[in-house]
Amino acid sequence: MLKFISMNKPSAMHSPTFSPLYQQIRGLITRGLESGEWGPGDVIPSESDLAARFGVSQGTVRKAIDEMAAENLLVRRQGKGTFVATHNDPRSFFRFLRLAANEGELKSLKSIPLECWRAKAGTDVARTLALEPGAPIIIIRRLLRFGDHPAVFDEIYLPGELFPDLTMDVLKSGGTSLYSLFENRYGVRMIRADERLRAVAADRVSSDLLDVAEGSPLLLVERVTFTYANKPVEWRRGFYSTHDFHYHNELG
Amino acid sequence: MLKFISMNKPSAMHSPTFSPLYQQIRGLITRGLESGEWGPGDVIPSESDLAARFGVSQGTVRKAIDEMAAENLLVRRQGKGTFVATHNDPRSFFRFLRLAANEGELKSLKSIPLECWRAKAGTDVARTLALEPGAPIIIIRRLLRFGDHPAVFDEIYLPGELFPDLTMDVLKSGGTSLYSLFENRYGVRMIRADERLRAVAADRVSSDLLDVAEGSPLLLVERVTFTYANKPVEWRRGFYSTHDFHYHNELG
DNA sequence: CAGTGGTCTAGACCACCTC
DNA sequence: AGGTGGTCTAGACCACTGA
Repeated sequence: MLKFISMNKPSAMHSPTFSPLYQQIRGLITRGLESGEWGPGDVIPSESDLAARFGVSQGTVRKAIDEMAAENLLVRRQGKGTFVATHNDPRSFFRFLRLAANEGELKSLKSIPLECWRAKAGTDVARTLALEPGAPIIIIRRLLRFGDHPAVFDEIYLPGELFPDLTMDVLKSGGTSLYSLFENRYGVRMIRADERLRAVAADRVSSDLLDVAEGSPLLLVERVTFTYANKPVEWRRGFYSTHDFHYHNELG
Repeated sequence: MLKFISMNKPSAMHSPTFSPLYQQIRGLITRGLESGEWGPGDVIPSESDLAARFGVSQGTVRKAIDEMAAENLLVRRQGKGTFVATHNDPRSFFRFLRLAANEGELKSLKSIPLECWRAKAGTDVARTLALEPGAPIIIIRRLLRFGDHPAVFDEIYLPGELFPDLTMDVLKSGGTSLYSLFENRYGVRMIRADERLRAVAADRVSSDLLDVAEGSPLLLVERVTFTYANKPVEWRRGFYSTHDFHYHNELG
């Protein structure tokens, strides 16, 4: 228990593996999240418990948790405890869906699964998801509707091993949030994503589904989503109809 | 000097205007930034100086500065001091230009001003920039090129009062970063922006400038940029050619 | 060398939640 | 009443910078 503390003594300060104590604590907490010791929605031990367990002061644990809370890995609630972040919380829903209505509010979001089948990874998918070419994958097509308007047509690629029994029936019973489903049923929690946005002309399939003319401009959003340890676990191509909606982004 | 501290005593804890000490310190530092007491690139006083000045502990000042550094208002540099953030720093350049090459690196960015004239605000611009309709505004058109490829065609609306002598000549001598120019010459520092992204068909002007076919899909980025105190000071419509480039966004 | 931010500690008191 | 996170303090020592 005291091993890593000694690395913080002056004699070890110049070690190539040196990092501040609170970063090491952060690593230990992260390991608990990865291993499933504390699952999404769970309370983690109190600051003083963790301080005692790791043999550091409460302030050091606090700084570690502060960082993780700032990155949406943990959620602090005064008087109750610190919780593992979860996609079941509807408040954090639009963190991964930056869609807004041009006027008024978005309402009555509906996710409509269209297809779901298993296949073998081609070179592109394999590279993106860090799989072997030919590894089993799952392909999902689905439509997002807001009220009467179709908004997004998604094509989603998942590593087959992580989602054993995922089928159309599961998707249909899964509610509106895929990430919620992934988390609850397969223990795969999405924590970060990289998106690339382009404007493209609607092909036949997209234009039919989104109710626009073939060739009209669509916003193409390519997303790679990562779970703990920067492991890619989803590749997604979304065609956004931006006549009534837009992609909202804040630069700070 | 001790006035606001007394608000933190138990007797004042339930005051409707109560806020933590470090938030009040943050407000005081922010006021120094707004008033120009410390300009972009300047060092602000050390933590212990500020602690003495405001009559609080160094840790409280530290927490205030930590927050402001997390929001890119200040930049800490160990051993040197804490500095007011500036757009002159090339490292923070792509914070407001989320453009990346589909393959390889972006290189040799060039900003080419095309037009610059003064006009009176219509209702849309007036509403967006919180001006009276008819107030003086400046309209700029410019092209961004990366190497041999035209990348972005921007149309920019500014409140005329804040940029007294802004002309084509000034723009031509201003370097590649507009925000750098605004900061250095007019003391207007951009700190935050809201963007709305859509896909649109290229009109005649855009297609000519961006060297694409008329009607081909372009990424339209509408941006409202704010300075201190959430004051809007720029409205911008950018047409992005996304054949060789894409808009990059990280979701955390 | 002195001054700056960075880390770590120990302890006090507060606000919030639950029992 | 007892536990949680939230705020604030005081002090120690370290790492980095520049004169």
